[in-house]
Amino acid sequence: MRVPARSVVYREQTAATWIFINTEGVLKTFKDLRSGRRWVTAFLFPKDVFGLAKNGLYVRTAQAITPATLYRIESHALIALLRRDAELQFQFLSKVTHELREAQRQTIVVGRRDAVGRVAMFIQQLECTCCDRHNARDIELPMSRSDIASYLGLSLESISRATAKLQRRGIVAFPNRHLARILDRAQFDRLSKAI
Amino acid sequence: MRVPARSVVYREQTAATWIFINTEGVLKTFKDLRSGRRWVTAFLFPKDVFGLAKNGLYVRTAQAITPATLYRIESHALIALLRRDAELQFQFLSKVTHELREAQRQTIVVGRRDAVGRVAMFIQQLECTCCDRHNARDIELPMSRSDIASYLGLSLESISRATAKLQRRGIVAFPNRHLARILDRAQFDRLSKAI
DNA sequence: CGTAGTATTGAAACGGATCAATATCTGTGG
DNA sequence: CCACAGATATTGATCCGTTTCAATACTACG
Repeated sequence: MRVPARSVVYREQTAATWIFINTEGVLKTFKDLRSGRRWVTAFLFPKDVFGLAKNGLYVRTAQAITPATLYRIESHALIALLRRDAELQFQFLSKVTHELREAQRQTIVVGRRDAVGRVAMFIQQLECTCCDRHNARDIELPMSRSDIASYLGLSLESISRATAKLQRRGIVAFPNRHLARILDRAQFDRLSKAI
Repeated sequence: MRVPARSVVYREQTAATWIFINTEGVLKTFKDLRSGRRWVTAFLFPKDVFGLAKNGLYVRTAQAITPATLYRIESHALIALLRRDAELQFQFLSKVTHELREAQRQTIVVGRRDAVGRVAMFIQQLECTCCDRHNARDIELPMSRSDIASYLGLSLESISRATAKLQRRGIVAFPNRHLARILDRAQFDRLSKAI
């Protein structure tokens, strides 16, 4: 499946027919809260599995941020397959376990009170995720500031102020809105690791 | 395995020899942060599995809050078993998927800014967990206020003020430090669900 | 019954949210 | 290719709630 940027792959509370794996591009999953806010729960990079259902319904909405390429398989088919093939299932289990760690990490990030720290951890997370180009020092931020804000549980303005502060202190440079470059690794690590 | 209250089941960064399942009692898992704070990541109730490793090491410390009874199995043995028995593995996968949902819920809870809302969601979570005695209206809070605070990412004082506020408003009564009783279900639900 | 850990309450300060104004970017059509 | 409009982002001022520090009260265990 090739999907253009901004297209909605599935919507929350609809029948969870398919399970997806991302092979190219970046997507996000989010929930619309009754307060009108939008809660971004995850960014999906290549190799990420998504579309796990709860009671046969999708829990979140999935939307492409950049053009993306996905594989999809029917949930029933996958489950039948997993039940038959223990080795395949084990790979899948590893995947879910990894997701669990990510979710727990996310809890830690959101639990931090200071905005600069959260943004630093977020940038570090992206750096790890896209580690293929780790030597190229520029980290891509395909998502909007607003997406980052609702992912980190902060206001859009706080993100802006945090990035400005990182830049002013000479820790991270933002050549443009979708790029970050770590200038002072020592200070950066202190921020992103000192929980 | 029977363990008395306060005993440490395993310590973070030690070799993850065993995987555990709780059958009776309540435990907590936590990380000691370099800031000196203690981050409580989970409370473990009967049927909860814990001790999943990362790179062969435990990620957190597990400690009993009340006297507890556990089963344990060697990680290698379990993995070998799962690789052979797809059906058993599937049950395990379901368990981990459930844990994943819990972790995601926890992110939502911690992401809320208001203390009263977080405490309400926490109490609701406990109510669901111990749903066997749902008709008995008293909810047990075996953990200390301090544990709740570091689980919810709040200060001990904020927990105290939040419970006081819930009590003053007639929404929840706290007959003693380890019990809660929901008095006004409508208001309570509005607090705990209005994300 | 006393002591140490645990919990509550009060006052002041800090930091993020919000509201508001302005700036910058992106994509579209002229 | 440029200009324009709408979306996106930055910056400033003020407000509100949590944190922190400090003092006091409670509880559990020896």
